[in-house]
Amino acid sequence: MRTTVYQSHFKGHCADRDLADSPTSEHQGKRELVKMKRKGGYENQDAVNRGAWSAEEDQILINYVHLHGEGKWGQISRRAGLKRCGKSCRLRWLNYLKPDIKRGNISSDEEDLIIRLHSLLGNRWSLIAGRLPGRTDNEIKNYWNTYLRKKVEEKHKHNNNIPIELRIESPRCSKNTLGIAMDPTKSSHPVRCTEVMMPTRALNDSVDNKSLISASWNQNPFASTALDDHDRCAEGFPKHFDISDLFMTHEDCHFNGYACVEIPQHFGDESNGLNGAIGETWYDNWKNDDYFPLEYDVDFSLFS
DNA sequence: AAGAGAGACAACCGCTGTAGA
DNA sequence: GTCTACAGCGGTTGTCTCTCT
Repeated sequence: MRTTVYQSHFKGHCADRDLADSPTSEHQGKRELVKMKRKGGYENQDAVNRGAWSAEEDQILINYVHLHGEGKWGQISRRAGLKRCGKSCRLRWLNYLKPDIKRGNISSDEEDLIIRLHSLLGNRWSLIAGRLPGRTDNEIKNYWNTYLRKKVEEKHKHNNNIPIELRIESPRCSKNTLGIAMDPTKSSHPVRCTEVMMPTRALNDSVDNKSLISASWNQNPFASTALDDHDRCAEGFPKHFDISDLFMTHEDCHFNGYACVEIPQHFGDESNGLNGAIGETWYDNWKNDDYFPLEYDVDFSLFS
């Protein structure tokens, strides 16, 4: 992995488009307030350096953190004479200067872990980074966007896997959108996941996936577990099972985050028998996977 | 050799959450 | 309850480097 410091000069954007045309003094005041807030307290943004950091700036920041510790980033310009906004300082320290940051290529083990965590957590890069010591969320995000995503998509295309659908609830969804299937990997917002729905092979064909799932929920929103729901599966309905079965070690825990797992297509083959495959082979293997031992897996308190 | 396009990644932006006044 | 400052997050952008034609 390269560690070149590029000489970049960012143009910046009109961050206050919504207020830019406001004619009143009230709006003017509000606009200035918003500007101040977004500038991180700088009264004159012209005095703030932007773009790539110089070695000298890095050293000032390092010295400052050694002296005063992390935090209070907004005070750095005043206390250390560094012409950078607080946000920029924080980012530079966390993503580049912090001593425990691991440099070098991401190993295949790390890559594997990122893929697994992403399928579990979605684009929650800070959580993913938290499980990879020395790696930053920015680094993982970049790595995913430039390399891993394509790799995973290519793999999925090749394997023709069937994604499990999720029954989700999100505090940011209005009530009438609750329960509508969505792809959690495309959202950055936390969702509460209460059930996993496993489409059968039939859903891959001409059937409208979402309407079938909605219908299924309406008819039987609290369906029994996958293991005793064989008939409905055979009819082409999604399978239900409580996601807590997958992650929980005790009843008090409630999974409240992302989950997006995939089942190889052959597990959905009617002749193979979805129930048996899930119950006896894949599910057990996945549950006992070294990467997700139950006692080490998701810190559920992070989601609540 | 030169230009175009893709890849890589540092750094930005806007937004949200939270603590304290 | 409201306001303010700040930290943190994920999405996006801009520029440099590499590779291909």
